[in-house]
Amino acid sequence: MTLEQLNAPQRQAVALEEGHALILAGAGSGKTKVLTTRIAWLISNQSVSPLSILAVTFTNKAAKEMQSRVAAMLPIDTRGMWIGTFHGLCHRMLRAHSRDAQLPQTFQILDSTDQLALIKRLLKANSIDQEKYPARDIQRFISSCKEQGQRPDAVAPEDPYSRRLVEIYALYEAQCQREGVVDFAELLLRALELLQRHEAVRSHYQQRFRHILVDEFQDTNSLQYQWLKLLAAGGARLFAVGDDDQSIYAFRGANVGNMTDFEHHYAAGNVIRLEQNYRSHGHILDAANALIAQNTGRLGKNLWTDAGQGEPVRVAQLPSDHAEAQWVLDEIRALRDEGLDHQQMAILYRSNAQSRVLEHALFTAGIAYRVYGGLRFFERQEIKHALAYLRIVHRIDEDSSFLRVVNFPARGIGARSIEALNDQASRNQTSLAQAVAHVAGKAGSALAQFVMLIQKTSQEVFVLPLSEAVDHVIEVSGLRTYYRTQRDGSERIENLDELVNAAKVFELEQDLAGLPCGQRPIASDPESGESMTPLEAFLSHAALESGDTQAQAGQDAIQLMTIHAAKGLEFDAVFLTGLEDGLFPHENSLYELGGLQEERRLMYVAMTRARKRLYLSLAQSRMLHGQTRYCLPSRFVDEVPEQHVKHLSQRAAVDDWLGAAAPARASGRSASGTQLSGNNGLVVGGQTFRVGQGVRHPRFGEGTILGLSGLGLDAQAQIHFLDVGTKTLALGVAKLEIIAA
DNA sequence: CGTACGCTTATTTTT
DNA sequence: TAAGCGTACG
Repeated sequence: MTLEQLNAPQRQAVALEEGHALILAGAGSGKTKVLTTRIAWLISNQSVSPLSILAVTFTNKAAKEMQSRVAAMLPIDTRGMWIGTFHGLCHRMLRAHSRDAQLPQTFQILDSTDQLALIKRLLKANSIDQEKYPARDIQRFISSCKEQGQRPDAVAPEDPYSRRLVEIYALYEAQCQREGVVDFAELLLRALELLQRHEAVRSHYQQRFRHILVDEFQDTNSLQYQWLKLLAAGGARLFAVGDDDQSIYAFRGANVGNMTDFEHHYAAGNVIRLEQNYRSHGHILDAANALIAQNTGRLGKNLWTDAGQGEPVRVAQLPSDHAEAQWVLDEIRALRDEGLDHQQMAILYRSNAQSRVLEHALFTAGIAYRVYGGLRFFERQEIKHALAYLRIVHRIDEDSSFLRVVNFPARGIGARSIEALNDQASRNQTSLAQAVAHVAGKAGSALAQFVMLIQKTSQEVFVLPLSEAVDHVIEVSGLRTYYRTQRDGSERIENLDELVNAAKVFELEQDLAGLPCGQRPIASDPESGESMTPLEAFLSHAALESGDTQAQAGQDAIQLMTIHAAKGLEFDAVFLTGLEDGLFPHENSLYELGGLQEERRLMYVAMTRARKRLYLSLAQSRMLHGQTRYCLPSRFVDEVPEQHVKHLSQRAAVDDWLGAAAPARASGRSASGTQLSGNNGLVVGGQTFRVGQGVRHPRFGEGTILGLSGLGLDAQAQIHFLDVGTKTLALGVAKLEIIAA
């Protein structure tokens, strides 16, 4: 194993001989290369057994990439190695020790949609007011409790409302346990508790894993961090790679504080900074550095490149969202003429809703594009139905799946029957399927027939190989017939066929060829005794790996995505659109603790995606929630130093806009010396309102104008009041007093 | 039992 | 604007 192709800090990180380490890996600094090379180096140069390495990531994509890059470097079979996502690895542990984890051997995984459905069902069954306790809020509450390691009995409710939440949480847990299902957060919490409570299991893994490598450490939540710490408590060495400046997932529980904590308690003296950037040209990098320097409490890092300054960052201001899209289109054509592939261009935006206008422009111009995000394969309705059948065929007591398909396709089992069944089940604390026998109804009832169909199918299917089993279930469930009769069903049929195909691929990948899908094989991991039937393995796979978003055709397509989705990717040219105050930074973020700084990190992530060209664009007016809104430039635009910027003048267009709409007068210059809109004043009744102004309302008190929209009689302002939150007021009606510029 | 209409609401998202 | 949800109707 030679480390010649690495730079000095990379080499130092890869070949670190002792202790824990924190690798601060800037954007484009070769983070994955360091991680994979270290694994290879440990095995080939330090004679570390592949079995004693644990490498953990957040996404399946990252795990796969790591797996294959390690495999390419080493002449050994890497498949037995523990490289995977937090959820995947915890799942693996729980399968191997299901008894100790107090889970049925047949437990299944709920994705967040399933979880939400279960909660709704629970609320209904317990006659809980869904207005007062919305299922979404309950879901968020339960997840965040679990992410902090808290079971219902550990939560100290402070008021009647949260006391009720905790009660619902407890009901939810009981229901999951009854059904033998675990949600995503539960996978992590159970795995942690398994290690905490079972000495033998704990010491087994503590002794087995000598090297624990963590990718994207800044995205870990406290539960994940606890799990890592416990695993490493037996002397394993933690190797954490991350970038605090790219922490953009606080809203889903990620805790950047884990990095500081890790630095203090584990990696003191072993902090290595990877600051050489191999991606972006100088202007782009310096611009990003200057922007992120405005944040406080950073671990500190300054990216540099020897690639030369390259092109300055282009900033353009357009009169409307449509004009912005049109401008992007023009620039795309120009770049294409310069020889760039469409594939190497990305249009980024803060929120998904912004893609519509851009898509429209691209579509009209006949330019191929691909939008990231949206429905994924395993989330499609027909796929979820098929999987639900497979799940109850495997284990009929799983109520969630039972309910999903008991009357789909319709077989005359209505709300009435279901209600009776629910009552019966909760009276006797049984599953719905078990309750069928007791519910008032004859043996030949539709419900009884359904249960018989499932039981019969179970027997038929368990002796078949996986893919044939999947095919058979799709057939006898009536799904295939149903979708054949539907107008829009042909695509769904194709997806169902694709599911059979996915099962076939799974068989090949997992060496399951010829194995009956219901037969528990010899443990695949003899050390831990893990063993799943092919069907169980496939169902888990489907729950943990939601699959790609459907790829639009066209190889050379422009890439459209949110900034979040762009993390980890890179493009020759990046268009960062919608740089308007209130949109980016998003107005909601301003009321969250540390919200603005997180938005700035998001901006940093976005800028550092670009290799050669970076464009920042903003619209002076934008259609938002069905209303035209007038916008000020994002403060982030001003945070990019002038020396790295080239302003693309759109004077004529701006004047047109002023002339045509004339809701306001141009005035003011921005800090950067550019003529920015600054003309956001909206004159109503002699008063000039501007975004950012302080106002007083006789009833709501003091507030700040967040946005202005409409003209004349339709003029409205979104105002955030200190006491009552954000309101939209008609400026012609509301008696507002301007108290500050 | 399925559809049609009206109401509400509106970041970011992986597992 | 437009999607998602719940109720009312055929």
